[in-house]
Amino acid sequence: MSRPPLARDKVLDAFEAILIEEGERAATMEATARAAGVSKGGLLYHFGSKDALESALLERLHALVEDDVAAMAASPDGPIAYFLRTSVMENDRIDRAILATSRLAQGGSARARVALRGIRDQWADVLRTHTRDATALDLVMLVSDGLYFNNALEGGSIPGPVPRGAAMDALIAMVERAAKA
Amino acid sequence: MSRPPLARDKVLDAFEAILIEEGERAATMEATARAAGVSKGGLLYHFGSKDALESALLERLHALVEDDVAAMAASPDGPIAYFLRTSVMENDRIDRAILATSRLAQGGSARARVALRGIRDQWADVLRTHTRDATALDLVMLVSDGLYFNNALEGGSIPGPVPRGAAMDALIAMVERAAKA
DNA sequence: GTCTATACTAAGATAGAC
DNA sequence: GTCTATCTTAGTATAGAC
Repeated sequence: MSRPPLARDKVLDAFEAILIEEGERAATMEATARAAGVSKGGLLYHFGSKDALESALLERLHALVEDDVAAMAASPDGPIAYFLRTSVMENDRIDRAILATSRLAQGGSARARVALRGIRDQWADVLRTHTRDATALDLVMLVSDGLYFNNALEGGSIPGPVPRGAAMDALIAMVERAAKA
Repeated sequence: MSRPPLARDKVLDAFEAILIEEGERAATMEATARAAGVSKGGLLYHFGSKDALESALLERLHALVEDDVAAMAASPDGPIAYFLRTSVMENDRIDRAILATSRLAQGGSARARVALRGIRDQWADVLRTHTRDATALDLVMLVSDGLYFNNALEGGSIPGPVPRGAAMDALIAMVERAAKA
């Protein structure tokens, strides 16, 4: 792996940002190029098609998830707490990648949908041994999905009805009481 | 209220179906007209703009939600069980309307986003007196959001990782144990 | 490696025939 | 009330200059 070309990443960041803040419809090649400060032609040098742009976003997501799954498995306060706590959008890199991908999925991209499903399965695999039974695993996964869903509805940084701070701590405690192995 | 014009409803059903099955991107005026068996011009007689089409969908949703909220409040096995059970997509009219609206929301429609947020608030208002505390209400709402999120990721009828049948009964029991007032 | 210019396609919308 | 024809705008993509 050589050091990554900067312009490429800048374009990818811009694409991600537009997906998150303005939706899939607005994330056109032209808008992405403008936001990244390059021309349409310049963008197309780095990514030969819109499909290639999406593929690059998914690749970046997979790399981030790999790290996250490892961190979750090694978390000191347990995978359930780690998992739920990181399910509220903190606007860090993995959250943004997931949010952007779910915009693509909702926009109709089958590949994005499959990617999200696969990531969910990876998380579930880690949590399985830490939850009481299949029902408890369902509970934890669905609460996490719910947190992501609410984040996805909001623009990305607008505060929604998602519990934060002490409310989030209380929720985690309630879920752990019900689900922990 | 006079009897509803049939062609109008047929167009609205087609729009909804395309949103659900193919995503927001695919739900164009032309595709909607084709699916409804009318011409582009014919569609535009009923709905003067794409905006008008979306408005009609939201209006229909609001009417369906009004009925649903009443049914939830009057449900014999309690609002929590009713709420969670009806959060799994059964492909009935309200589920389809919500799913289509969430496609629009993810596509960038601020109006659709506000509508979904408002509906969520209506449900929460009914559930508030039936849940132990604010944390318990969060739990119930998030599990429901999670169920909808999974339904939204799938095409609408493709079975996802959402619990069904006995697994769903077990989940409802677990949530009620943790959250019921 | 990045830009301009442009071709091609499809979208939303209007006008007016039937 | 529904259709055909057409205008305008915007999206993806190509060719080729710099």
